[in-house]
Amino acid sequence: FNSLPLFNSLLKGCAPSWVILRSCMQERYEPAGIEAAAQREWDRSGAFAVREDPSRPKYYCLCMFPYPSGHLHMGHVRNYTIGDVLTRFMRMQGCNVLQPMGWDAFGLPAENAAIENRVAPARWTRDNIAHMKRQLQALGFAIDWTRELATCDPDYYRWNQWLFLRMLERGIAYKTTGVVNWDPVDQTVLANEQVIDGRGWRTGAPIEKREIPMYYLRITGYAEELLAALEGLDDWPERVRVMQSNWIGRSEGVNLSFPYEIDGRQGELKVFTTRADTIMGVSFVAVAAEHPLAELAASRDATLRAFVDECRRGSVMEADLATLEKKGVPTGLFVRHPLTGDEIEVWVGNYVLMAYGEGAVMGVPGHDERDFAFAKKYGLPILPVIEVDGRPYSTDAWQDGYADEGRCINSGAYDGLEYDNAIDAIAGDLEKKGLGRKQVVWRLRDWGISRQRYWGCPIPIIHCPACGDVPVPDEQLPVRLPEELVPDGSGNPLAKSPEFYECRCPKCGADARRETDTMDTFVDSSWYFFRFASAGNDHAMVDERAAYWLPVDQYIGGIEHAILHLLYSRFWTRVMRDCGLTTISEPFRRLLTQGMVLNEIWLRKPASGRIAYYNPAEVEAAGEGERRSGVLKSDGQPVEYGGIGTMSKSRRNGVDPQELIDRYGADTARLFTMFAAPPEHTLEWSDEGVEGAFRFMKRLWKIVHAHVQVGSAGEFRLDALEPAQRALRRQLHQTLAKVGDDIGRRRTFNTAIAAVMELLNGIARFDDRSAQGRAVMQEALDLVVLMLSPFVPHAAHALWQALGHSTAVVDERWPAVDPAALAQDTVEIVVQVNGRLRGRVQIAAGAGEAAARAAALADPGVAKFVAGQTVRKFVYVPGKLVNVVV
RNA sequence: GCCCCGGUGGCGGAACGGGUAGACGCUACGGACUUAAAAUCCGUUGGCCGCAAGGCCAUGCAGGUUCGACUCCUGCCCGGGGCACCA
Repeated sequence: FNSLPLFNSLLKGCAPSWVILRSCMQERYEPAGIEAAAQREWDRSGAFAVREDPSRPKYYCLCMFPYPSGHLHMGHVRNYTIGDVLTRFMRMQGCNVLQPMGWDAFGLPAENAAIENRVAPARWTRDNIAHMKRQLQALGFAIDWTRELATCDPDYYRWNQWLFLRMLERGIAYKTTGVVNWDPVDQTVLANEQVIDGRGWRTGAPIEKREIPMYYLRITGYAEELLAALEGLDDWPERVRVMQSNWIGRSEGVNLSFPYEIDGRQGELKVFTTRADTIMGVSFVAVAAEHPLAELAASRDATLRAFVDECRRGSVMEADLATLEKKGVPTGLFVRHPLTGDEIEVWVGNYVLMAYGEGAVMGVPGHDERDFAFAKKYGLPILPVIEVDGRPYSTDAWQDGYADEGRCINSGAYDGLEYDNAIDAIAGDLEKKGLGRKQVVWRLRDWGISRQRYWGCPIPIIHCPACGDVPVPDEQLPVRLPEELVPDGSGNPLAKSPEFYECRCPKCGADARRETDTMDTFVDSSWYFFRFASAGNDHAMVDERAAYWLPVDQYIGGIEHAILHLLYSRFWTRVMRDCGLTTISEPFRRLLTQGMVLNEIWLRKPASGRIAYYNPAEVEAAGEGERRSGVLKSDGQPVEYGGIGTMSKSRRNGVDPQELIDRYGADTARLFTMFAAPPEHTLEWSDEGVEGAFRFMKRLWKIVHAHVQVGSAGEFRLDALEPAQRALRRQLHQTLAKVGDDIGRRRTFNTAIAAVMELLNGIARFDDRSAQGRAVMQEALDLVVLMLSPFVPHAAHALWQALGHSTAVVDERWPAVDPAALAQDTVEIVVQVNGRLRGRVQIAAGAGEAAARAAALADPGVAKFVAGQTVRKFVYVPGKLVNVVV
C-alpha cells in the first residue's frame, strides 16, 4: 500500500485499516460512501447543468413534476428513475440532454394540512419542497437544478395570469355559471374528493349542488384539432390516444326539435341523437332536472318539485349519476313529434345530464337499453322500428342486438331504408320543416378553471360596480397571493381578507372588489415544461431557449394523467401557438405512461366524520383475498381491508423510499424499481426482492474487485481467442445489443437488467487467468459497467475508476457492438412434430430447407414420432424451427 | 353505468412480427463453509404419471381460426385506471 496516506492518517489518529481500504479499491460494497463521493463529483463539475448547443442533437427528457406532499413515495422513485435512466442513456448517445425538475406546488392538500396543523400553506409547501429536494438529490438523478421552479412562485404564476388575460381578449376565456358541491354546514365549496357518499367529509352534511359564476376556457374550440392530431402521435401509447379520443367524443347526429305550446306560449324542446333512424319509435322525451321545462312543471306540482329537488342533491360526479337507479317522473307537459305531430309526454329523468347535448333526450325504448328499462318500469310503449337481418323482436325483455344498426320498419315512408340512408332522409325532412339538421357534437366540455379556494393562482379580474368585470392591467401583474393566511375549512380565506380583495377599478378608479377565486391547479401544470426552457426570464413567459428545447422528446408520468393533464397541456400549447409564443402544437413527442405503484389499503369507518386510513406497515395482516383481515399494531383493534389501490397520501398507503435508501443505498433502490416490472405495468409493492438487487450489486463489486486485484490487463488478439473466450465475447456483445435496444427502443428496463444479470453469471463462471483471458475479462467488465451506468450511476462511477479509467463514466459514450464477436458457424433449431417439441438439431448457419429437413428427420427423438406415418407437410422457419406434420 | 388496460409457477415477471412457455430475480427446500450464526457458494423448485427413458396436462374461464396460439377472433369472469374540483 501507499505509505504516505498511512503516515498522514497516523498523524490524525486514524486506524491504519482505514488507510488500507482507501488506498486501493475497497473489497466491500459500501454504498453510502460511494454514492456521496459520486454526487460530490457531479456537483463539483456541474455535470448536469446544460445550455443550448445547436451543434449537438438536443434531447428533452421530462418526468411529470411532483406535488410536494412532504415525502417522496415509490411512485416518484419509479417515475424519476425511468427518466434518469433515459437521460443518462441519451447522454451516452451523444445528445445534449435536459432533465429539469420543479414542483406542482398549489393544491388542496396544503389547505388540509393548514386546517389540521394551523400552519400556512406557503410555509408547509416550501418546507416539503426542501425536504423532497434533498430526497431526490440522494437518489443521484441527473437533474439540472438551475432551472428549478415551483408553481406557487409569483415569477411563475404571473404568466398563468398573463396568458389568461390573452385568452379573455381572444374569447377563449369566458364567464358563465357552473355547478359545484356545496356543504351547507361549513358554507363552503367542496372538491369531489371531499364528498363521500353524498356527504361532506368534515361535516357529514348532505351535499347540495349550487350554481355559481365561473371562468371557463373554450377547449371545445380546439376539439376538432385535438382529436385529429392524435393520429400523428405515433410514439404515444395506443391506449392513451384511444382514451383521449373517446373523451373528446365526436359524434355525428341530428339535432332536432319537438315543438310545443304550453300556457299559450310556443316553444321547441331540443334534443340531440345519433340514432335519428329510430325517430319513429319515440315514446317519450326525458329532460334533466335543471332543464327549464322541468323547472316549469315543478313550479305547479309538489311531487315533481320534490323529485327535481332530490335530483339536485347529491354529488355532481358523473360516475355517481351513471350508477344511480334510473328514475323519472312525468311532467304532464306534452310536446309534438317533429314528423308525425303526435303528442309525446315530457318526463324528468335523473339520468339525463344537463351538461351534455341539450339536457334532454328522446326515449326510444325499442332500441336503447336504458330507455327500454325506463319504459318497462313506467309502463311506456315499446315500439320496434329497426329490423336487423330479419331477427325477431320481443318486447318482453331486452336482448343483445336490439341497439344494432339495421333497416327501418313501422316507420312509414322510411320503411326499408338502411341506417345511413334513413338518417339522410329523416334529417332532410326535418330540415324542410325547420325542425332539425345534422350536427356534430362533442362529449368534451369547456374547462371550468375557477376554484373557490385559497392556495392557488389568483384570477386577475377586478369587479367594479360601474365597469363590470375588468381585467387587471398587464403592468400590475402578478396579482400576488398573500402567503400568511391560514384556512379553517369554512369558505375561502381570500374572500375574508379585505387586504386582498379591496382594490380600485383600473378603468374608473372607483372602489372595487378583486376576484377571490383561484385557478384550477391543472392550469399550472399545463405549460411548466415551457418555463423550464425559459428559466429566469422576468420579461416574457417564454423565450428563444424554449424554441431550442421544445417539444419534450420523452415525457414520463403516471397513467392516471392519460386524459386530463395531457389533454389540457395539448390545448394550452395550441393557445400559446395561436398567441405567437411557440411554433409547436404538440408538447410531448414521445410518451411513456408509467404504471402505478399499488399497495394495500387499510381503514376504519367511524359512524360519522371522515374515514381514517392506516399505512400497511402499521397493520398486522393475515389471509388472502376476501378473507384478508388485519389489526392495528398500535392498539390491537381490527381494521378494515380496503383492497389494493394506488399509493396516495389521502389513503396513507405509501412506502417510504428513504428507508430503502438508508439501508441499501440509492443504486439498489433504483435497480430494484427498474427490475421489478416493466415500466408500464402496475406494480404491487413488496419488500421482497430488494435484497436480490442488493446481492447483485455486491456480486458485481466483488467480481470487479477480484479482477483488478491481479493488476492491469492488456489487449486481446481477436484471431487467437480460445472457444470459451469467444463464447464470452459473443454473449457480451449480444447482451450489449439487447440492452441498447431494450432501453433505447423498447423501454423494457427489466429485461435489460435481466440480460446483464445473465451476462454477469457467465462472467462469474469464466475462470481464465491467461493474458488473453484477462483481456477479455477487462472488456466484459468495462462494458458491464457502461451498460449499468444509467441504472446504478454511483457504483458505475466508482467501478469505472477501479477498472483503471481516468475519465468519468458519466462522460463516456455508449459502446458499439463488435459484429465480429457475434459471428456463429452453426445454429440450433427446434424440431416439432405436429406442433409439439420433439428435438433440437445443430445445422450450419444459413442452411437451406433441404438440409434442415434431413437433419430434423435424422434426429432419433423426432424419428420416433414420424416412423410409419406419412409426412403431409413440412414447415421451415430459417434459423429457428421446423415443424413436421404427419 | 360508460371509456381504457391487465390476468402466465408459491411470488415479481420473460417469451419483441403467430414459432422452444416459465429467461432473470425472489421465496422455499437440500448441501458446502463455520464451534455456531450471518454472509457467501453449489444444487432443486409449474402439476400429474413413471424405477427410468420418457409421456401427458398447463398461460383467468368457454369456444373458434391455424401445421403451430400467452400472442389473433367471439362470448364471459375477475382486478386496476379515468369519469371533468385529488394531483
